[in-house]
Amino acid sequence: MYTIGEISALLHIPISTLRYYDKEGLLPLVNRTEGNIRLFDDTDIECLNMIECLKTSGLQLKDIKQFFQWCEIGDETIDQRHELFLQQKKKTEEQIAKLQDALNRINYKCEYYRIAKEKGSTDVPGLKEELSMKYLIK
Amino acid sequence: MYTIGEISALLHIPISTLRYYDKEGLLPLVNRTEGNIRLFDDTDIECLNMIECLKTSGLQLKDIKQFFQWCEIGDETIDQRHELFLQQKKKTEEQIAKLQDALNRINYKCEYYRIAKEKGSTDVPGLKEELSMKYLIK
DNA sequence: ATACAACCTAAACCTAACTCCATGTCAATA
DNA sequence: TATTGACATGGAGTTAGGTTTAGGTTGTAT
Repeated sequence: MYTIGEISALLHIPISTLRYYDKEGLLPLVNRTEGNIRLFDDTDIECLNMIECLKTSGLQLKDIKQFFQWCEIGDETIDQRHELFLQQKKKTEEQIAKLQDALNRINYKCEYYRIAKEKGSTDVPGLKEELSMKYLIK
Repeated sequence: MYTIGEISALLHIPISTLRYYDKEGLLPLVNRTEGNIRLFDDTDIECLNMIECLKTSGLQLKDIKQFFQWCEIGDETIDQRHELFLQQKKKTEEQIAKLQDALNRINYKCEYYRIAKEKGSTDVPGLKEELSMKYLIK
């Protein structure tokens, strides 16, 4: 069992964020001591890991909450949950592809500026033509 | 030459966003007609593509603006621009790795719910158990 | 017993990136 | 000439996801 401060240090999530998640209903099963202090256990940690995963994949907090509610309802929501993850799979793959595209452009820019640095100028024949922004972005 | 509406349709960027970018100084070289109507050309389109790329890689608009200002200053800012792209390269690679991690978990869940659907049940006692990775990874 | 650090809540505040609104101008068509 | 639709502006409003503040409570080390 962990206090909120221990969880914060362990998962590198600000205390204020943990309390915010709780308030928003994303941690519906966090226990409390008799003195009203939150006590997190290992399943709460897994819950937070899942929040992190779904947040990374682009899901909003309200939709993560919805997913947790489906879990609580039980087997009659299996279809919705399956559909949700299929959707997130697609969205995440698209997001990775988009980032890979951006990375390719950025890698080109790294090389461009490496050469520009050597020459002391961006005015390098051959590269300039290839540049997206001929006049402004050198 | 294109009007703001044509650019909006072409690049799938809302008109309000284009005007917002202009107001924020991200499109410093957009020409106007005598009647004050914006006229975009091909270099403005490239400029917007670069904004999209850098936004995807996680750069904020104010830093994109900074980059454009460095471009306008000239060769004395080559180092800053080089450093910026090296940094974005690192950030983007990290972001891709993080998304790939999330995708792996999501793929597990897809499989988990595919099987649950077949059986008609998730076969786990409660929410916390369902969320826990120990039930996810056999 | 008394510090004092860590916990609690409600509510105000914050930031980025838009988005909408009211009001007015421009340009092509009937 | 009059209508109409796309354009313009400044400024207010929105949304998501927190963060901070004020004021109070709990738990532990001396």
